[in-house]
Amino acid sequence: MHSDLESILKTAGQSVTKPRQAVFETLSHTDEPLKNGEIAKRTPQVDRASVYRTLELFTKLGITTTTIRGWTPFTELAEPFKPHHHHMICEHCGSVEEIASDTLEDVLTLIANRHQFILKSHTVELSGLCDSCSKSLPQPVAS
Amino acid sequence: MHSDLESILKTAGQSVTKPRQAVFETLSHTDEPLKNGEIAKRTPQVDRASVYRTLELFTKLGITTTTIRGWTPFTELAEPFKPHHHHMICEHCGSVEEIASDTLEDVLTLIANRHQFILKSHTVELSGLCDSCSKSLPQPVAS
DNA sequence: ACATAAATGCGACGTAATCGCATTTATTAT
DNA sequence: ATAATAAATGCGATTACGTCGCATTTATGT
Repeated sequence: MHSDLESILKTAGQSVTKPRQAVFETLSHTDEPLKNGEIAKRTPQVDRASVYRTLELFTKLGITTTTIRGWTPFTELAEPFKPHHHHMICEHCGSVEEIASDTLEDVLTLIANRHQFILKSHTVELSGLCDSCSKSLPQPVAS
Repeated sequence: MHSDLESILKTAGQSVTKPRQAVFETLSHTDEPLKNGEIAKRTPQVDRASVYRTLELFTKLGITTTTIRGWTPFTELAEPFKPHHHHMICEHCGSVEEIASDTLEDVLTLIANRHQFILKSHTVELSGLCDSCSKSLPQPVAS
């Protein structure tokens, strides 16, 4: 199996180029999803248009996944570079916790099967209050 | 319990204004998620900036939910105006199927609980091939 | 090393989204 | 009802986002 960028690109019949490696590097250097623009900023040696084209390719190849927060897309590495996971985002402090659950995955597979749907990918985002914020915040007043 | 826009806004200490009602009307008149810009176009009597501010408020109050497709955010009414659901999107024909599953909801609640996380909202998006597309498309060649 | 196809950088463009501020509107108390 | 005041809107300007066509550069396979 391929497990590095080069083999994935080659397997897909795509060229291994410096810009693509640079974007990949940028993504590797962080553990949080980044705004697309932020990825571009952190990869100044690569033109913005190329960053977008690369990100589009990466997503198509499953190298990255994109999720939304507010109205802004955030992109991060996907499997096999990061274990499969989803996000739990605190509305108050903005912290992002990664979650993984086989049960969850099973349920999603089941739902897809039930609809004759061939599941290629999926995203799950939970939003609420993290442990510490829920403790430090005053309770909502019941009237 | 409140079940209409007016009571939700009032309960939240927000003003009931014509622009907000207009945006809400626009959202009510469709059953598919719309691009934010499209919502603005369909609500020409309201300034674009106000549409965005309204959408931001609506999302904070849980009146609407926003999901991403490609890199573009789509917004639609949430509960109680639409029954709680998620999306299954065909990569090939772009069709959107709504899905709902108590089991799925239970699993998400469990995961949140396990992390002491107070779950306020969540999104789930499945991507792949719908039944008809998977039948009409040629099978990928195994090499 | 060379030919060729593919990807990049660049510049320009159209759209999306945000901001500050004067004006208008909704709300609350009188 | 009406007036006071706090909030939301519209407007114009501005910034950021994302896309496109095309000349140039780079990777690839022979």
